[in-house]
Order: sequence, then C-alpha cells, then structure tokens
Amino acid sequence: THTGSVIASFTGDCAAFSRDSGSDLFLEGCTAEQVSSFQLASSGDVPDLYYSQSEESSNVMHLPLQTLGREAKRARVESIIKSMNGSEANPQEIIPEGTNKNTTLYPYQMEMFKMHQHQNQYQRCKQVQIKNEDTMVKNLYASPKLPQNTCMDIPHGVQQANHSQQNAERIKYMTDILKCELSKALSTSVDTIFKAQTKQERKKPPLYHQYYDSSPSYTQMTPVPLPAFQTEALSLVVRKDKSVPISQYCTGDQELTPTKKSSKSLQKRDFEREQRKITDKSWYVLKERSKEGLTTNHLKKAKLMFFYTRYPSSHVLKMCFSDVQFTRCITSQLIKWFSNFREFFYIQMEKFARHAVLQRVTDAEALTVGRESELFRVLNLHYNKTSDFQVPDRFLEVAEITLREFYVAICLGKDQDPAWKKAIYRVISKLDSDVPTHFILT
DNA sequence: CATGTACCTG
DNA sequence: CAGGTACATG
Repeated sequence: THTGSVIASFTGDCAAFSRDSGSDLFLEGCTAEQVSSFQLASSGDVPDLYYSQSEESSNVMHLPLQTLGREAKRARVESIIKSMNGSEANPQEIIPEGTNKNTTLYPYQMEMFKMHQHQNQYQRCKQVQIKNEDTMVKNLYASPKLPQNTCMDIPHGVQQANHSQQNAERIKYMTDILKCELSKALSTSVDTIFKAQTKQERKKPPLYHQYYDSSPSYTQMTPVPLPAFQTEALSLVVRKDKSVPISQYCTGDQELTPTKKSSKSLQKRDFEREQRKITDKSWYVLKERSKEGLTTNHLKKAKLMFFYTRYPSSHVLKMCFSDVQFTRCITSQLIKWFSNFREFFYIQMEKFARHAVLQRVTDAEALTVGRESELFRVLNLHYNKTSDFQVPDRFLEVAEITLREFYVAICLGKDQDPAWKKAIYRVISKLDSDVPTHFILT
C-alpha cells in the first residue's frame, strides 16, 4: 500500500466541518509507517506537490514535470487571453509617422494613435461639405476639434467618388472615439474601486483579534500597531504618471526584483510592467459588465474578494456579481472558485506549517506572515498576480492564524486524525470580514 | 432533492 | 480551475 490509497480511504469523511469529530476508526488498517510516510510526503519542499501524492512519485521526479506544467499553464492562460481579446491581446507592430521603426503599441495606445491619425486626416479636409449629416453623431460629438463638413484639399471630381469612403472612415472614426471614450470612462470607474479601497484602508484601523477562544497552545496574539498608511506601497500617493492610477505595488513585489540590475534595465522593466498594466486594464474594462457568463475579470475579482472572505455566502456572491445572470450553473461555478481558492490556501498553510515543524520552530508565536514572507509571496502570486491590489492587513492576520493553527495541530500530532483539518476550517470560517462596499455592484 | 463543502484528478 | 465523487444539511 502507498499513502495515496490510505488517504483515499479517508476522503469524504472530512467533508463538512460542522460534523462532529472523533473518527478514530478511520485509522484502522493504517500502520504507523504509513502515517509517517504520509507526513513525509506532505512536508516536501517542492511546491505544488499535493500531500496525497503517492510514494511512487518522488519529489525529485516531480521537478521537471512541474516546470513543464507551469509552462503549459502559462501558455494556456495566454492563449485564453488572446482568444478573448482577439488581435488586441498582443502589442501591435506599427510604424507611426515621425517615430522610430517597430514601435510597439498596446491596445490603449493604439486607440489613441488611431484617434490622432483620424483627427489629422479630418483637419486636413475640413473644408469639404459632407452630405447627409448625421445629426445624432454631430450632437454627441459637438467638440470643436471634431471634423468639420468641408474639405478644400480634395478636387471636385474625386470628392464624389470618395464620398462613401469618407463616410466609412467617419464611421470608423466615431467608433474609435466611442471605444476610446468608453475605455476611459470605464477605467475611471475601475480606478474608483481602487481609490475607494485605498481610502478604506486608510480609515480603518487594523482589526484586532477578539476571536481567539480555543487556541490550544499559544496565547492570544498581541495586536501590533501598524503604520497608519503604507505610502510606499500606494502608487496613488507616490506615482508620477497619472495615466496608470490603478497600480498599487505591494512590498512583496520587490522581492521578485533581482538585486543586481542596472537602473536602465530596471526602468525598462518598470515601463514594460506599466505597459502590461495598461493592457490588462483596458481588457479588464472592456470585458466587464458582460451578461453572458463569468469572465476572466470576474475570476480576478473573486480572487481579490478572497482576501476578505474565504466563505462567501450566496447572498454576498449575488451582490458582488450581480452583473451576471445567476443561474444554478453560475452560482455553483462561483462557489467552486472559492472552494478552489480555499484548497490552495490551506495546502500552502499546511506546507509551510510542516516546513516550520521540520525546521524545529520552537513555538507558534515565532511564525508570522508579513508582506515580505515567502508564504505571502506565494499567496499574493495566486490571488493577486499583477500585485495591483493592496492586500488588506486582515488577510495577513488570517493567514498567520491559519499557519499557526496548522503548526500547532501538527505539533500535537492531531494530523493523525483524518478529520483534523475540520477544526481548523471551523476556526478560519469565522474570520471572514465584510467585503468592502466597492466590490458590491448596484 | 437542492445546496454546500472537501477531496481527488487531469 | 473544472469535473467528478462522497457526504452533510435543511
């Protein structure tokens, strides 16, 4: 027998954590060797190796496969994004007049560029009368910079022939403007979300721990006063380029930056990152408010919500995703998402807790989860890949509590009980915060 | 029976 | 992350 089969016999009996504990019988037929080999398998240093992996699949054997898996995953995600955005997912290679060759423009810039192109074109033609004036469009775009109805540059003969072409171009121009305006308006609303969050972070004092009543081996955590406001992490405060108000760098992000890098390449890296964010944002914006089902942006939002609530109620889900038709399928998909989020969260917690045990960490108090910690980095990467969201302090507290719960349980040997996680889940499920109001759609 | 949760798998 | 399974709950 290998550990896989041992674990398999346990599954289903840890299901709902509201169920009473005391299922010693499930250890029947499980030898001490099996239990310990299970523990060894669980405590591997290799990321993503699930603890129920069978013995045959050693950690060493898994490394290359993992790498391949990540690459495949990455490729998959990229292709999905591409398919959602059409050609706009990739920066477009164009050569605008008066600029360097092979300048790479991203969708947002592309729109702007097209707009300028059209504006120039139409200002050159401002003397020619165009028949069948579209009064509605005229009213909508009664901006002084918009094309006038005359164009002296074009000879009379050509004028008639070019008429339909001009109209087509006008329509295209309007479409571009519309796109641009829509994009701007929506990005403003997205910015509002992040700004609102920032304000709330600023207003709210850190939450203190009033919930600890049944901690087995460590005392109530002392609330540590946090700095009033993490100005460094908030680009809203320090940012110079106002065109990218969404970005809020986390301190954890810095960890990813190699220490030895020329300032030039750093600048380039920052520039590229900003570009990526612009792309992300326009894509985020354009796909929002879709009524056809859950989009990638809904997933992104759900992940951010996880920072506040690990066990969202259906009601909360409905409030936050009211822009989609709530069929049974959609509901269960959302629930499934959060289930997957929790799974990842708890797996990480267990992994890091076991690691701490192996490192002979003396007591639970020594285990902390700061923004600079590896655990936070992993979590942030999963739920907030672009690091453009300021993770609430409360989430770090919850992570720390979870980590300590796992650590203590493992130290006390509770993990030999197949239902040992149930108690932890019960504790963590009580630590949900309210989702900030800006997540709720009206 | 419908819903929610955990676990496993691909 | 989604599909499937087992189980609990109302």
